[in-house]
Amino acid sequence: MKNLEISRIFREIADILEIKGDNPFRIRAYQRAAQNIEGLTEDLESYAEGERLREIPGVGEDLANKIKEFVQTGDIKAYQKLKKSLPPGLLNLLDIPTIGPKTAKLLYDKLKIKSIADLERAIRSNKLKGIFGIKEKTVENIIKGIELLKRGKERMILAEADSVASKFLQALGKLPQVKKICFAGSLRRQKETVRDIDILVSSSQPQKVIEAFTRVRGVKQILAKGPTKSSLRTDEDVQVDCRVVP
DNA sequence: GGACTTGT
DNA sequence: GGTTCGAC
DNA sequence: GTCGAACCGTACAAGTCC
Repeated sequence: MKNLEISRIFREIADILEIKGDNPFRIRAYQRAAQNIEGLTEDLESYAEGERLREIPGVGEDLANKIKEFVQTGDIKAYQKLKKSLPPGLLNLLDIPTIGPKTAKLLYDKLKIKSIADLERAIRSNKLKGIFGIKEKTVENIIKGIELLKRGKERMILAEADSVASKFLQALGKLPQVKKICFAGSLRRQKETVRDIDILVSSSQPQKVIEAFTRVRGVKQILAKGPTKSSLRTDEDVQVDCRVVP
């Protein structure tokens, strides 16, 4: 089921276009398509097979092609290109309540702020005040927003963790060297919220498993990579740890 | 008071 | 970017 | 059928800045 992935990508494209000040109607088009795709009960892949993508409200020739591209190749070139046109991390600013595209762009243009870490540094060194449109009150709100975000981001609800976890399960499960694979930690215990995902793999060739693990689609950053252990961060900002045992 | 941004 | 609608 | 133009979800509250 690629539906959620694609709608996420479309939303992200909309965010990027918004920061870049693109045509508002174009932005809305992506948002609308994303929303309609989310509500779909049927798999996009079957829409694609039957050439029925355009039956989806808000999906025309262009978006249909992008969906088709994703279904076939697992990626969308135009999306990658668009993503590269912006510093990685800048989009994360939008996750902060009170910061929308305008403010994100402002911070980037005026202060070269391109990540939440940058923003925190700027706040600490009092660089934020004095920028056009930002005074003490706004700075306070941003600080509160960051705190809120961090509290919420540290833990995610089980359902989210599950969907990320299943991607890895699927990817690693395909490997012939894998004998057994299971989850550990809070995900296994089915706690209401989890901080990260722990995967335990049994294999005679740990290196191969680690290799595959770090190459799963949607990996943003590799935090550690050793012969039998590795941990990484996904595009959804979820940390995933993997241990391989004989 | 008016303009603007975010969020619903 | 999508959709509608009239002209051709 | 297809080409191009015009239009596209509306309305609003709240907060901040000027």
